[in-house]
Amino acid sequence: MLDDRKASILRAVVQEYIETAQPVGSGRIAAAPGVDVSSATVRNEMAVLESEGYLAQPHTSAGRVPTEKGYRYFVDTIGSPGALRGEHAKRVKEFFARAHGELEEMLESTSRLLSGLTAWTGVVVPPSAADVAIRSVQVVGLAPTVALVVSVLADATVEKHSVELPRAVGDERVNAASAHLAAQLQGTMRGSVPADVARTGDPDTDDVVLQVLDVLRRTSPADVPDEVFVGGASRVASAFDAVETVQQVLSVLEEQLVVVTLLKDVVDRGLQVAIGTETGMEPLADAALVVAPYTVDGERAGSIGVLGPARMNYPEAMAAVAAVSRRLGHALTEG
Amino acid sequence: MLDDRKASILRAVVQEYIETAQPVGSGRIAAAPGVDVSSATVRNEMAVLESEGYLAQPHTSAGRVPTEKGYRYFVDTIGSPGALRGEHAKRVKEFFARAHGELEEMLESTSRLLSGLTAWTGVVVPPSAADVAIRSVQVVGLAPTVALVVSVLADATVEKHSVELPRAVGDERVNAASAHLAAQLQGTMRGSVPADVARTGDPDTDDVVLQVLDVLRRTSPADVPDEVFVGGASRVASAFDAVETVQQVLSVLEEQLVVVTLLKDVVDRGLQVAIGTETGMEPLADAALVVAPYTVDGERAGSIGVLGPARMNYPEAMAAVAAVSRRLGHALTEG
DNA sequence: GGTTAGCAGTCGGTATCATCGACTGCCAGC
DNA sequence: GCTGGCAGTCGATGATACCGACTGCTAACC
Repeated sequence: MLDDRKASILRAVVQEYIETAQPVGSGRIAAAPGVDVSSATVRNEMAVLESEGYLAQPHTSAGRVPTEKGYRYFVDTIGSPGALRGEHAKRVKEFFARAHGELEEMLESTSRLLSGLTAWTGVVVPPSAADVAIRSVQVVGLAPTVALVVSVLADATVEKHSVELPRAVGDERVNAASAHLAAQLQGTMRGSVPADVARTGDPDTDDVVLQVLDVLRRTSPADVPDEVFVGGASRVASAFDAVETVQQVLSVLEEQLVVVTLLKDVVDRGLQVAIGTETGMEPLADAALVVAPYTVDGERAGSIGVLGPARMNYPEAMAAVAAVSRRLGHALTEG
Repeated sequence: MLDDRKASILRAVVQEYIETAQPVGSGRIAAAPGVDVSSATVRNEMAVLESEGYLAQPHTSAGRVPTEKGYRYFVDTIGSPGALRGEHAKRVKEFFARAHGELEEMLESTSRLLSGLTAWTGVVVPPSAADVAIRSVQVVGLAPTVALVVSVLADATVEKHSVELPRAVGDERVNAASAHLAAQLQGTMRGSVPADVARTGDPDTDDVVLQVLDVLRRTSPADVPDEVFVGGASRVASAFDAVETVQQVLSVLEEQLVVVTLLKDVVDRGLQVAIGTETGMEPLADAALVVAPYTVDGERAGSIGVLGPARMNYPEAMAAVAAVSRRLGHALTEG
């Protein structure tokens, strides 16, 4: 563990570096509030902090820069989560007061809100539909051997899947299957669609029914939704100096599935913040991710996050993510 | 008009610059195939081309760079659309041979295909649903005063809108309204939903019916869909040198509506290519857009495009966009 | 013993300067 | 009208020196 003085020096270095993005020297730290020793003492302490891996020196005659371990210590010793700044709190409040309409739209703008609050990129993973009740199922014929099964779930989401029919069965059979399925599946949990239901008696109709059940079961455990809303991706351009880093981070953001599993992994590990290699993704070595799950009706539904450079303002980002996740949960619970 | 020699010199400059991204000098052009004069003559011609605005000089002792006008001339004088390179043609062919499943998924991967073919960013605007027949309408109650109207259109797309009900009318009324609407609207064009239909006789049910019709009419002329698929946005990072340009272009791509209207505008002006300020968007001053509409069942449905730097390989990009738009139209017509 | 002032030393950043090389424009000769 | 050749321009590159912001270390101080 670090003694008080080392800790406050380390904290001062991190804060200063986050602000200026420049290596910080002992003089600057000695002048910082909360550090009441001379620059010489600071130098001695910084040398120790470096040897212990909290700080690094780009070159001999430069100031110090926090390492991943340094950021980690900083984040771990942020006492209270910290409240959102007044102006930001107001924006969040107003956003959710005004929030309405389609789920997707709302999540999309939530990702923009996160981006706006932090100056980095906002990410929103939609509620997982793992155990939501089915409100309605409908099968619509589109072509002789193609139909579309549309299911409405209790959380107001709509799923659709196309189904290849074994042969041209005719509209009336499709409609019969649709009505039958609607009756049989209403109220069923999406994650527990049965492999078989009561037969209608007509073999052709039953064929359609079975085909649809098969599709629903195969696509069922949507515990990892493949969709994710990314807001403010353009901020990545100003987050990193190296063009290749920008490109790599953008590439990561383009892979929906990767982003979803990334957030899920981090949340599952119980982290609020993943710094650099902690993300487990090589292209994010210079980045950091602040995440929070949100709950709907008391259950973990999805997660949100902010992706920025490792030198991001953690207290602010964590406050923003916490506030938005709480409010988002509420908004979705009511609706 | 430019005489033959000036034209071939200009073309050589553009081609060379596209390849190297470096100002090109007279010596290089004199060595180019198709130009059989000395560098001195080339110099004289280039001076004229510059005074006429086709070329520009970054500084006195540098080579020439094409201006917007220069690129425009180059594009306008590309004779044949040019066939896709063998390897690329194969990729396109295989992609559409394998294409299947949901429309959205397919359009999404089409945008990636475009990006892969050109090394820049691919954009796909989905088919406009302006005059597509309604295959099915269903109203599902979600909460006492909230329902979701889900309509399946003939092009396999699904629309959903939430509806505020005037008061809690009960599930049976909602279901009655749903059945009634399904019967009344099936086969109607999405763009011509009537303001009123035959009444059911039950006032509460009729209220729901009218409310739904209202929502469908208000959201109806979806001739400008607000969704667009962007593939390979990370390529923007390597397309421009200036970080601010990268950021600005990414910002444009984040605004779905802006991108849709941009493509639409360009196509409506009858252009295949919009260079720099021709796009009408200030942040795209250094960019160029290659577009093509695609047709489904013989009618203009949507458009696709490639967004890259002004110094992009136009013949290749135009060939790619043309091939993909044709194939995409076919794929959507069959399905 | 811990702290501090002071000092020597390191090293990147910036400015200066000369050189180099890739251009151009122009002119005289073919 | 084309071309070879030449003088001139100017950015890019590299050497050099200098400055300034650091550091680590040591000796003195409390």
